[in-house]
Amino acid sequence: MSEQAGAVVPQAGTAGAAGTADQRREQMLRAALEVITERGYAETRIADVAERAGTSPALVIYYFKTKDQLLTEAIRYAEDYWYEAGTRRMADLPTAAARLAEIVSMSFLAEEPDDPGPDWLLWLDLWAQAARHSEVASVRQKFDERWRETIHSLVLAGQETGEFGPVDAADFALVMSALLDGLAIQVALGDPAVSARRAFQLCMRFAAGQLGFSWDGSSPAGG
Amino acid sequence: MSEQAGAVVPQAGTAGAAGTADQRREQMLRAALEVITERGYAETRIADVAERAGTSPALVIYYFKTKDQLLTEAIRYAEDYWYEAGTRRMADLPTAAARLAEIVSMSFLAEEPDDPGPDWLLWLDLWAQAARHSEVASVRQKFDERWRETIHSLVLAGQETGEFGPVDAADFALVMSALLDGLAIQVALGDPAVSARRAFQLCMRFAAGQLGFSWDGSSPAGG
Amino acid sequence: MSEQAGAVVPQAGTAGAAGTADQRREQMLRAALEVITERGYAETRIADVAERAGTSPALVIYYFKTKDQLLTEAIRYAEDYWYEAGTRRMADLPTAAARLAEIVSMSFLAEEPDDPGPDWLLWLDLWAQAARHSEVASVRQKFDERWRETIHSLVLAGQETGEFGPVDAADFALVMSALLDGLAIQVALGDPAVSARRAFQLCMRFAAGQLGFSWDGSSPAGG
Amino acid sequence: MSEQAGAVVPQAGTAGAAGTADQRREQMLRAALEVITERGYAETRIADVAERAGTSPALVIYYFKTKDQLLTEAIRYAEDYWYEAGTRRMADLPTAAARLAEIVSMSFLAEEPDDPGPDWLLWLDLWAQAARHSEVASVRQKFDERWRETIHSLVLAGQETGEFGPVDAADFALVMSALLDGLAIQVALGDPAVSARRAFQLCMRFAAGQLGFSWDGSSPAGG
DNA sequence: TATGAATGAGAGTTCATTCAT
DNA sequence: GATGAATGAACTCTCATTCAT
Repeated sequence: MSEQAGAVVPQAGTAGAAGTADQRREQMLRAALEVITERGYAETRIADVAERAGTSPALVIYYFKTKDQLLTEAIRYAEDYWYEAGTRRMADLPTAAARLAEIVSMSFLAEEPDDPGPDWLLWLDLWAQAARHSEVASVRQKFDERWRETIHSLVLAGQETGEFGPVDAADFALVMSALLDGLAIQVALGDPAVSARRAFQLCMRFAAGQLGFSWDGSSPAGG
Repeated sequence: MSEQAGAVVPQAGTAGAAGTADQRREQMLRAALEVITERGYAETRIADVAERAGTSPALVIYYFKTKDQLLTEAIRYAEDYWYEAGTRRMADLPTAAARLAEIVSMSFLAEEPDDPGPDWLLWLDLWAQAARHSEVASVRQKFDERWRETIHSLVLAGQETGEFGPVDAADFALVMSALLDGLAIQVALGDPAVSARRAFQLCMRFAAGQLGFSWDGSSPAGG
Repeated sequence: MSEQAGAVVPQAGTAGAAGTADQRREQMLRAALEVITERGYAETRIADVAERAGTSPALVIYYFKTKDQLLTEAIRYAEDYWYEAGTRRMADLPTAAARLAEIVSMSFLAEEPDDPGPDWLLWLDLWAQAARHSEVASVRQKFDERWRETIHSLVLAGQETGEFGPVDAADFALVMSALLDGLAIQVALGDPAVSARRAFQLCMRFAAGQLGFSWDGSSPAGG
Repeated sequence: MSEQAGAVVPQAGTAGAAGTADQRREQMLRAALEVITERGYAETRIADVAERAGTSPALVIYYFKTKDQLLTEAIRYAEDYWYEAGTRRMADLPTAAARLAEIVSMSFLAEEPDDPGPDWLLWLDLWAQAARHSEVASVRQKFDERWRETIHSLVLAGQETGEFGPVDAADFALVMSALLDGLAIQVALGDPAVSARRAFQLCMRFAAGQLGFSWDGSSPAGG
């Protein structure tokens, strides 16, 4: 995570000469995520993934048995990756407000100048697929639950320390995550009305208002 | 609109024996929307649309020249339809708060028992497509602008009459529409944590809090 | 013929508002020839011909019943046209040698600066079609007979007047027309080794040598 | 060449159970040539070629990526094959006149009774295609250059030994090859006025006259 | 484990032709 | 006579998947 902030998709090309079977699998999953992000879920061909991973289509099938399984596993992989990155980044932050800011920041902002930022495009595809693909749907739902739960307990923690005021933590988690998603759509699609920075600030202002903490408008990376 | 509340997709099968060329076109567009909603944008085959519209694939091409054009036009059609439905439904409502409630209601609630409610699934697909399909992207963006503008001027009107307090109308419009989108995702994907009713109420509570109007928790259809 | 020398394809666009059925037919035939020349026989679509003739595909079929008939008639039309042009141009020339030079000239040279010259491309297509299309084959063969016969009697006439020496007129006609065809292929395909002028001169030199007349190297248009 | 005289198209069906990928390719090229010769270039379907080669259309595409490439390569293959056959057959002949007779013979005559003779039909199609298909055009032109060059140097050689008189070798090569083409058209299309034998003799008589060697009227196969 | 070769099941699109008006 | 609408029959090309090696 040091070189690529909150990016959903870890790099694929790095691997080299395969190594263990598990490494091969992961390499293919990363390749799949890259291709999905670039081309879109439905336009992702096994041949593309194979090429990206430096192998043959037949081997991809050999590992994943079917295209559907490849893509579903790739999505699971991305979500685990993202969730883990989130908890890791919040780990050492002292206040609940800082941890919340970190989450919001992760959603919109790149950590370093050349970082492309989180790949919401993958999420857009994921939602569309979840609508008709029950396997994807359940993966997505579990992820969202975990995510809301993270916010939920973060709020409870903040309330215990007195940082946050007495709001319904569950409602807040739901609204907050919806707001993140909704703004992320605009940011991901490059809507000129919604820059990543503005999305970040609107989210934080909303949270500050609801939870009753003061926030100076700065992003965590800055100061 | 009397029989099908805020549904994005009007029925296709109803038409009967074609009639004008324009009617044929519209029939095909409706058929396309139905199929997109059911199968997803990428899985929509010309043959499906043709069958749904009761014609042959060749005729669909005859009218739309290419699959891409068919789907793009279908999306444009749906958005115009939905926007028009929104403005029509707000037309006769006396207060700004009532008009806002109508918009939120349209987004989540079916008006009558057998109404399937708005087809957010179409929107999920649209977002995913907009990411890589510039034509779709521009259609989507224009629609979102119109939509935020609607909310924007609704707020300004409410502020003039004293119904609403002094918030930044543009910021509110942006956050409000993002919230609608974000919650709609959960509702559309059938997340058990977010029923349509709950989404409606969370939205309204948020709006009431921000704009400073009192809201008794009722939906416009009920009372 | 005043403005377009030996061109195989007369213009189509000129006609205007149809007029009699016969005019319509001819207009379509001319349009067909244009399209065949441009696109090639096999790539000629009824729709192209219709558009060129300013009508609808359905009307073309109405007149010719089938695509095949249209194209076959078009070819017959072109050959008649070309044959007629040839005899007309030879009509008033005093000597057999001049008439021969006129024929050769017709095959390669444009008469006026902006004249594209004869459309051998049509002939290339015709040969290819004749190979598998008996109707076309018989049209072609009759044309070639007439053409060789023309040369044949031209030679006999020249021999009677003492202009030409005693060669076998039939053999000469055959070889001469083959030479015209063979060189025309190169000219038509733009082979850099064979300009229209060079083809003309090689032909004339051959004829002069065989028939024993003297020829100063000039083309009939020049002097 | 012992079993199939000057035939442009080598057999396809013979191959058997594929073998190397290269063999497969060649098998397909031969199949393509057969089909082009029978049906014509434009009427050649990938499915026909596949069936002839005993495989599936998909495999043909697998090897040649596109129909166009298949056909273009097939033509290149045929020309190389023919050119090579020509030089091979001339190799051991003692006199320039004999070599010339061999070339002319190759163009018209079958070597053995059941030999179909050279497939000029393929050439007719090739010319028609070359007119609008630049790739084909350049293949054809290079072939023609090689061919004329062959005749050219053959003449020079004959002049050096004193067999041939002092004509312009380049002009002769051009006229001679044009004559071959022109007569071949008639022969290929089965014109009753031009049998293969007559075409052969006319060509040889022309050459003998121009180059000043004596020729007894026999064909090389006969004596 | 790894892959090139092979294929079947479509998909979109074209086009001659028909038909109702 | 003239045409827009309609269609069925192809045709090329794609792609997930299988198989022999």
